[in-house]
Amino acid sequence: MTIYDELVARGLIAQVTDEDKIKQLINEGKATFYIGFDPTADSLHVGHFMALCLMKRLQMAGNKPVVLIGGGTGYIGDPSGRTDMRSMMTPEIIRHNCECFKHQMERFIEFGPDKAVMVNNADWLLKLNYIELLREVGACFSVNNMLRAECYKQRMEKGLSFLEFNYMIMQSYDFYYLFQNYGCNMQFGGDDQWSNMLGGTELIRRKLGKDAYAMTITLLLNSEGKKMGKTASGAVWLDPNKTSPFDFYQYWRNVDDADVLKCIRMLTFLPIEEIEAMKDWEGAKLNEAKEILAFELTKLVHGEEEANKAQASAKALFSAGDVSNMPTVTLDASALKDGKADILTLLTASGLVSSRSDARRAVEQGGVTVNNEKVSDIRAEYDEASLKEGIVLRRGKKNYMKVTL
RNA sequence: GGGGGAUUUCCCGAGCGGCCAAAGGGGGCAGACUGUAAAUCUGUUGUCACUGACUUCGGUGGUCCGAAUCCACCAUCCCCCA
Repeated sequence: MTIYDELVARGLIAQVTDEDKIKQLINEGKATFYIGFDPTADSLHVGHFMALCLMKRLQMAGNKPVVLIGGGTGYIGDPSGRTDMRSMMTPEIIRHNCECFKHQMERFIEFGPDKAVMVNNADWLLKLNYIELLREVGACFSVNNMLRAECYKQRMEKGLSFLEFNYMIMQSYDFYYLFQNYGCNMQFGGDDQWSNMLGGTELIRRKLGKDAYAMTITLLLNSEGKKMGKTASGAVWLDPNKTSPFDFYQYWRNVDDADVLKCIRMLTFLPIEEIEAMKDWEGAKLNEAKEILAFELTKLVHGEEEANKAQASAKALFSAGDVSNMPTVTLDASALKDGKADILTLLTASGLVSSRSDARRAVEQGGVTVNNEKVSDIRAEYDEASLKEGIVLRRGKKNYMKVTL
């Protein structure tokens, strides 16, 4: 199976500019391609992870990846698919985020001569001269066409600043620059980047009379059409300090039935045949697929050791009720009153609830368990001795935290 | 530059000068049912010293016994005209 066919089989390809040409290029390992990452946070998330996987797949097929960090475009903010303006980031934050990205990416992609290259568009974008740029590049863009572009559609309702309107031009310029300086002939990106990417191929054609190609990756949506990798409290991060390996594992362990196969196909490196064999799994069997998904992903992101640990904790917790290997918080002695701490204090300290009111509600509704026994009295207290041993708090079915002194 | 409209709790969205911690929906959380799934039903969803108190309705001042509701100024956004 060729790499292109594999990408199709995994459902990763959303749109392409010239299918035959792209097929040929990447199958033969002749593509030098880039994917841009804007430093909008201090950690990569699942969306980025998909792109990195794609890079890896293509790299394994002999193509050359260029990772572009948007240290320059970060100053503008991509309006694509957004209904509101991004908050402006300070140069310090942008630089800091770039560093974090770089650090995390090195785990997935091999950099070096003849391997992958990492570039930062701040290096060329920040020194552009406005008038010069307008004459050189601006003349190649039709505002009429830009306004029709999908990526601005949502913003036509709510308002779009000139700053953000220029994002497409900057991204196009990136492609143009990389085409000339790195021989980069292809761009990949999320499906929401399509118009921006076309801007680039168009610019290259107009300025240089040459062809460049673009391909987008299917956005990972759940069965309800929402972006995956988001929880109520925010994104699922790849940084273990922001999303622990255990939580990361649990996120995938808990995906809907309808989404498991899609996730395995798109996110893991398991052979296609193996995945196809899971197609008929149902009921409890399908539940196993979730375990596989969670394990494989945790392994990719956090390493095999962490994946094993996360899986062991999860199994112990949910199947055996074993609590030896679970997230723990240490209580400060000052939280005790007369050598005792009440349940509301413990819950709040554990982070399982957002406030004492929240804790009170949780207890009153019978959602709280201490050492596997339901607590219904909001005045329940625990003394120093039992705290020293460590007590296990549970909120709802899946949220555990051990509290010790 | 001129004219009109908007800004409400996580989101959308109702809101009469007192009966507003603020309708309704979505989402979240919890309970029942389950497969650590979905669907469904129920409860809950500002904070705290919780049958009471306190702080919220873009910002700042003001009117009033009393303001999310009225006035003034500021900010942001939308629409129409130039």
